[in-house]
Amino acid sequence: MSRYNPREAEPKWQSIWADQGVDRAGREASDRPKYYVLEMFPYPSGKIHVGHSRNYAMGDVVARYKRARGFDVLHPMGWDAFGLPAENAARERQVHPRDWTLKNIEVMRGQLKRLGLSLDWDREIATCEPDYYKHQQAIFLKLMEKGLVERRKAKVNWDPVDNTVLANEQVIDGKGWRSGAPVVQRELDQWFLKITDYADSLLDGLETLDRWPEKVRLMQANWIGRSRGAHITFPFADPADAERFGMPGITVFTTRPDTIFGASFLALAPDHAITRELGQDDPFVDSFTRDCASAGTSEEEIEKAPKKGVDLGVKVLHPFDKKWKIPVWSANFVLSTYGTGAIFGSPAGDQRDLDFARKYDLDVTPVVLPPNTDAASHSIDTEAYTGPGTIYNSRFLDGLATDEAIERCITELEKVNLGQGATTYRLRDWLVSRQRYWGCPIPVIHCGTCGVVPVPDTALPVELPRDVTFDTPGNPLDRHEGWRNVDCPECGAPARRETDTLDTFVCSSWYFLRFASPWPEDKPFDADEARRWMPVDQYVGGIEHAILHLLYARFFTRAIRDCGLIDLPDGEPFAGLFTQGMVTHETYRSEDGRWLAPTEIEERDGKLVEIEGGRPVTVGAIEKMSKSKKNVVDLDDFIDTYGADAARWFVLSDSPPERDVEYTDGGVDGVWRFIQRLWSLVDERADEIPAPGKAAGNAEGEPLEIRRVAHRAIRDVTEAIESFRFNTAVAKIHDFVNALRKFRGGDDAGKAAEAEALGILAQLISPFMPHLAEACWERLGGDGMVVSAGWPEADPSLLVDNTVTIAVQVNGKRRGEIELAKGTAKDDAEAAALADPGVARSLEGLTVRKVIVVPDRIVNIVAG
RNA sequence: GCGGACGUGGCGGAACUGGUAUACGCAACAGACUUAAAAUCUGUCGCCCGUAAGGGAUUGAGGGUUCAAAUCCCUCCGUCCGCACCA
Repeated sequence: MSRYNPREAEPKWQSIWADQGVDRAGREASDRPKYYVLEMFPYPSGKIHVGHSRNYAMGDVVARYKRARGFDVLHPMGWDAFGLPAENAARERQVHPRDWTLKNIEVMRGQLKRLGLSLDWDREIATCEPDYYKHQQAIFLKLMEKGLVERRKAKVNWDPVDNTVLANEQVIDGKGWRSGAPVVQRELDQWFLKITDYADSLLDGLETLDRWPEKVRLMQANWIGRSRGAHITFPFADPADAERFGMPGITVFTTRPDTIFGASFLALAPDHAITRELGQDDPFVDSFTRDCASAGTSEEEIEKAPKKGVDLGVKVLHPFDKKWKIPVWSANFVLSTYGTGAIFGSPAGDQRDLDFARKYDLDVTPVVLPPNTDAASHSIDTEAYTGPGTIYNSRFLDGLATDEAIERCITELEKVNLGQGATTYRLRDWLVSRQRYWGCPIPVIHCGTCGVVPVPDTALPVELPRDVTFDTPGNPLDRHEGWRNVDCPECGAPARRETDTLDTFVCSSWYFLRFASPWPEDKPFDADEARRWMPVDQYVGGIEHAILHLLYARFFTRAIRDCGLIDLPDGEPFAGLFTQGMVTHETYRSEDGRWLAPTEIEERDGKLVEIEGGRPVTVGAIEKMSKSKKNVVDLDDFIDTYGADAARWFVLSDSPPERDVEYTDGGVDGVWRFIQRLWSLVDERADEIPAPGKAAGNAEGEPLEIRRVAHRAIRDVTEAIESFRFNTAVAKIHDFVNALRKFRGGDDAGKAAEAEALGILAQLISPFMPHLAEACWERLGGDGMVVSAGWPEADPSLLVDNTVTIAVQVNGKRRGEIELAKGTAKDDAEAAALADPGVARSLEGLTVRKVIVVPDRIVNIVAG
């Protein structure tokens, strides 16, 4: 008996697969159906650890399984290669970002290859290469032509540590997502992509994504945040105000126009144009505005911040009553970035308005009567009623239900030309400017006479200059005179290049299209090829991308479609999405609080100590494997010891794929034992039995039980893979191996059944442990390689049992077990159940009232 | 505050459409082999009572629907995730 040695076997099979090109996707359409499986491509940050491998292992199971089932599978890999860490590395270690990135790519590519992933490496792309980003620049210019790009002054989130602008999505709790530094507000000229033009499409499209997790769809829907309501204009009471502010009145957004007769004040955002204008003359208003601007933006501070405001002294008129004057305030809880930056306060129906009204002693008139209350007894004290009801105290709206009143109010507003139905969104346009070197240059030129001029197609790509320095903060492109100074492509006068680069999320918003056709040099992709492969059938990645990346990619795909680059009617890039859990590991700290890697500690006399120095180690929380906590297990180290199959099998075992799985040494030992047990099972019997496929089990007579076991395993493992439950697939394979280990085929029929079962085993493990599967297949004498042996079909006749064991309950408690022929009639089952001695005993002294028989399932006797 | 998910042995978890709860793995324990250890193999293994046969309670807590509930409904408790004054 030999041991299985992955160190020899794995490289051998990897080179055979590579030589035969088994992982390559078809270059042309064939009669095989297509299947596009994609894992979110990695940022080349250094090395891959066991935690990263889970994502790829899952994608590879799907890829190998689908290929075995006869699909033409596209399973590509590339590098999300632009980004800040490369610049940080440049600053810290005096290496060029490009050199640092390319070196990481090389290391990580080697690691992915060692994992035995069935990737089509012919299609590898790196987003930092000009042959990728030049197409991105061309797409950007197309979006510009299409009116989807805007340059405008905007108050932006400025990260003072990273010295760059952040998108709203990248500000978490008022801090930069990467640096963790408090974000400050600055006003700058910025580039935006008009994702808001697609708000409805992106929201409505979610409903068609039935193979996406409900959670992700919900998060995106909330992020887009569509609200239907109305815009209402309150005319200025004093015509001089209309003149002064250059508008007839103040327009607000509301979702509750039905409460219009409860209006007791208007409130403007502290940075609303009118507030700011008034602040210029009124020091009191001005100081209020400043106070609000400097208030904290963290979750806690917002929650605790009391409502406060200032009376602006301006009055407006109620849209339905020219004699009704309403005071205009500015209030700290009104956001300038949502709706029109102004609201009308209807305190009885909104808690914030009520808090505000009580504080400043403004009118509170209830206008919505909750169901089953009467007007005389209903009053509002400190709690607003925000639910639906019957409108009262509201003139022509009296007696209407909330929904009817909303409609009616809008109709009336339209008649007097002071409002109309409106929809607003929480979603903001996508700010894509980054004041960074290591990104895709925005391909425009600023000319004193011609303004913003797109770089002509023929001059693409706008390549990043190599000779830059990182010794001073800020954007090196800004300081690079030779690169920055150019002639205007239109008038030829001296002009300057745009020095902002694109947010790296742009790079990852279309890479899946390039994968489908990475060869054209003159266009981003071949439209027919992209159409053939798209959409991605199965996308696999982390939940942390639920909003940013997935929303941007959905938008970008629609925008590309609308530029006529691809015929993809619904614009959805990812038909199926799976968000996998992370690999976690214990964390360790030294006496003085340093994080320690698992390789830096060992157990001595039952206590964990530092290997160097022997000082005690404290065990901390179990957390997601990450470099910063040092709780990572290097993939190369792991493969050196246990092999790639062990890594793949481990990360797929035990926990459901969407949940986290904890890395433990015990679990890894178990995997190693299982691999050796499985191999010795095959190795011990291979010489005694026929080759798989050479004997189809025992065709005559009653099939052996082991055949039933094998075919049930086919059914169960297939179902588990199809439904992304890899942990139960692993458990079913364990069951199958345990059964096989107890079985020895004595006669020819038995040996034939054993050969069949072992062949099936090799096929079933092949998506999970492809190297071991090949080794087993070869040892068994199978034809060719298991990778081309297809997927086994379960024989339906072997899936049905002739007898079933069913439970007998008395009053819902299990009292016995009976064995019956499958399909036994209800009467016979009842008789058999009553005849069971255990059942009879528990029925003593009772009268049988009713017997429920669920055929082949259960018998329940009701007695009393 | 709003929205969502989840809660099953010492641990990770399994359980089809309501139909024998605890599959599979880890850990633990006992034994075999061995000078010994490791490795390997065999067996035991959720809880309570019992030597055993057997019995009892049990899927966060409480209630309900049902012949039958981990699964459906209600209330509560707890954990996790997303959003954040969104008018």
